[in-house]
Amino acid sequence: MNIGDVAERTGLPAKTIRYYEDIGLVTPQRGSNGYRVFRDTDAHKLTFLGRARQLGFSIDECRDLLALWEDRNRASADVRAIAKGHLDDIESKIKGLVAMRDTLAELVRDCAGDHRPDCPILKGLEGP
Amino acid sequence: MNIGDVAERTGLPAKTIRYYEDIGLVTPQRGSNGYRVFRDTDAHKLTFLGRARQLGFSIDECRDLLALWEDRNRASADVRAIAKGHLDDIESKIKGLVAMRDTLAELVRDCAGDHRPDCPILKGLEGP
DNA sequence: ATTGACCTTCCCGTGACTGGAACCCTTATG
DNA sequence: CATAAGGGTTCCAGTCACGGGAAGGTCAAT
Repeated sequence: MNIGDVAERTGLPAKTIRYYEDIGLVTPQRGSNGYRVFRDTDAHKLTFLGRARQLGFSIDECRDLLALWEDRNRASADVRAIAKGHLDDIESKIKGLVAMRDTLAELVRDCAGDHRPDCPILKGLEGP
Repeated sequence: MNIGDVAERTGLPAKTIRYYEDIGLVTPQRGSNGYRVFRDTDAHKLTFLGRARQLGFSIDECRDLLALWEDRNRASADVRAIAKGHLDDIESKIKGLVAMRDTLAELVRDCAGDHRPDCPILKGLEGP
């Protein structure tokens, strides 16, 4: 498989796949013409990476998950620890965003949004 | 006021304040020794910027908000449009994160997290 | 032989800072 | 008066995970 084929199969842009090779996440072989040659295992790895990235795992977390995925003697506790850590990150991000949204929604709600200059949003940004 | 004073008053790191000057958000004067000299209006601007950034507005949005803030003839509709656009962004970010969290929480819930290699999280990342 | 679709490497840019190096200014102290 | 601490200054590089685009090599079909 060339990079275009694997890009289509995995849904990842070719650029991303090259980047993943750069940082050592996949190691495709090379054909005599210099083209990357991907085997099925490479495609599977990339699918795995794509899904992990979709779930918001960082590249470093993906690297660790990938290592565990390929380790038949792994302990599921190690996988779970990474996922749980990331889950906590997401939760706190959500909390931050919800707080932002609530504050902002209140300001937007109170703003007339007409031709007049008087604006509670700007007032809210001035100070507490 | 020197940069340290205004940093303390606004809660922004000095580095950030210098950066804001670099990109033209504030234009403090300079003393004979080359030090930045901040007036009260500068400090107020920076407080405004800090709060806008806390609410997740981008630097470009902050620039626009600042211009409106300083324009006595502004229409509150313009402010509201920016805020509403940003609010929508936040909402969709929250939605994305909540979807991530739900998927991930399910995987974490189903994972035993013990010494055995069997792991629903890795299985979930393999494919649908 | 030439097109057009692939592929390659390389370098720069993103957003909003942060860290660090190397150096200057001010004030307090021995 | 020398010095040390604690400000300040500029500039450069790095972050994260790619994306855009240039310059050029390769392949299949016409």
